[in-house]
Amino acid sequence: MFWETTRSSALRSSAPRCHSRLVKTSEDLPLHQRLGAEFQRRIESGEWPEGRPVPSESQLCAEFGTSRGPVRQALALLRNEGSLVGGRGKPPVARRTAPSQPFGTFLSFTQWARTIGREPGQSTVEVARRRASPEAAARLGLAEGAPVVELVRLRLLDDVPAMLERSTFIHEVGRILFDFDPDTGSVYQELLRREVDLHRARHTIDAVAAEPQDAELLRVSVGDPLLRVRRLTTSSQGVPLEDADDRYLPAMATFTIENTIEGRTVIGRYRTEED
Amino acid sequence: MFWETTRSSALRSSAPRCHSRLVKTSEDLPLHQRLGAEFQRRIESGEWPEGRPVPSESQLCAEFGTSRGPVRQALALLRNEGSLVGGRGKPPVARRTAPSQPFGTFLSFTQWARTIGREPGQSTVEVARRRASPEAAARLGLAEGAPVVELVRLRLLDDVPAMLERSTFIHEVGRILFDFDPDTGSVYQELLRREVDLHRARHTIDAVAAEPQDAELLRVSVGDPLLRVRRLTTSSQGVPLEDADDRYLPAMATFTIENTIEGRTVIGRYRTEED
DNA sequence: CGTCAAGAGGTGTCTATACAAGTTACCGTT
DNA sequence: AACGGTAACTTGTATAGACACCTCTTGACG
Repeated sequence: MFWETTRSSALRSSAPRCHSRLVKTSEDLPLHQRLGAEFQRRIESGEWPEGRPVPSESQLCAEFGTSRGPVRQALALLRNEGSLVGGRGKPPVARRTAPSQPFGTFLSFTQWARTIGREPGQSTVEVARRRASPEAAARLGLAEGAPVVELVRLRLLDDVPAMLERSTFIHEVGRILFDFDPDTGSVYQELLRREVDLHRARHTIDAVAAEPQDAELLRVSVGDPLLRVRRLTTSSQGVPLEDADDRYLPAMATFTIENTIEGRTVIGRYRTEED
Repeated sequence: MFWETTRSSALRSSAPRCHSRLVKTSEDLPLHQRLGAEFQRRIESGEWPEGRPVPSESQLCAEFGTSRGPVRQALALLRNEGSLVGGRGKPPVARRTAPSQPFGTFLSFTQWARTIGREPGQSTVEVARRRASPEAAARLGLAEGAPVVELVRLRLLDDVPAMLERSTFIHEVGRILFDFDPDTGSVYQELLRREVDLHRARHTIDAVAAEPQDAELLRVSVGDPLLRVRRLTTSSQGVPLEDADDRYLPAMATFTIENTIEGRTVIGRYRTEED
């Protein structure tokens, strides 16, 4: 393990770090991050059982041969993630928690499907360059009639219709789609590969009745309830890039929000369990 | 302001804190928390303009007469909330961000209604002590047939039906409701007042078709889409306390999830805007 | 006029120390 | 046996100093 490299206290600060630009291995991560990763591993592996107090800070300092600073920084990391609770006087207690789904998993249907162990699929209904509707223009911050690219896809989970996606991209982003077959894979990954600055997404969730096109493609009746997620994706500078309207079959996907009184929030999108 | 109390460097650690048990004023908060609050105030008030670098750590140390530790701890707090971005070499930059809705606002219909400037109301359909159904027992971790308290309330926003709430409490918590008129105010606040350890809530969101009782009370047609939020509230020890099924009129409320590539997540519940 | 090098100043990281405040266990007294 | 106080240990908080690495400016040199 990484800390077993012999490090005498005298060498620690004077050790040459000059080569750190050449090789960027995990050995070069700051100490507190390595400690944090190790602690997390111990919690996940059950080496530090859930509900039991973890070793005291001074024990950890002794074990890894560091001062309290890095150890406390590492513990603070876990505490932030909710993996560690308690304090002041008594040693904190480990708790395994469901990690919040990362940005990509939450944004990309393809990535999401894979994380829940399903095979994603899609059939493109249309890709079109047209002028922005007043509503889309307003949400994207464009002038009415500005060129946009609209993409309508039926998304499948294990070849069963699960969601109907209607995306409107600003032209600068959307034109990438004309060089790309949206049936083959993840639009999201392709945009990232082309270095589109997807940075923030705002999801607004409500319920709507299936309209004729929804009903036909999702194979339900007109008026059946659908779970709608409207998504506005913006760049790190706050420029809107995509405005989407995703309609899920409620039997196929649910969204979860978990929050605690301390302010920790975990979000997820899951396949609806049959119950 | 708090730091203008004259504190000579020599006095700082030897200053008597013995009275801190008697009076628990904001003056007694740890230094880094006071600093964090002050920094946040400066960002919100525009004293530290958005997008502009904030003063350097050494300047802040000089201003408040502290060492770097508390200053860095305070900045880390803001960084965690996303109010501060950047670093390493150049001073970090302030950014105003929408705060995530606190736990109480997200859990309590009454608190939520007030934060959006509406008047909450409710009419209780029934409060009953009965035996747990198999589904509720499973979710609450009880034996089938264990006693529970069921509460069904129609929730109003400005006297208009907005949501139908069906809650199942474990008996230990639910019996409090028999001493309380659920028409008068917030059950949630009452439970907190009685020191019930409401700590975590897991919300699962999907869409359902209105059933006959839903339709009658919410004044819609059978089969109309409703936004359903199933909520499992647990104590800090993980003991399930409440299992609820809330059905919103989609025209009255939406949920939002905002997340960024860095992992910051902000959740909210909002009144549906008429558009 | 462009380019590169040096330097100044910034944050990130780590060490060492000290004390305050909460928790727990133990032990003596009642 | 029940109670209460103390002592040891724990985490929380704060200080001080050191160095690595990054960024930006400045100035000398070609």
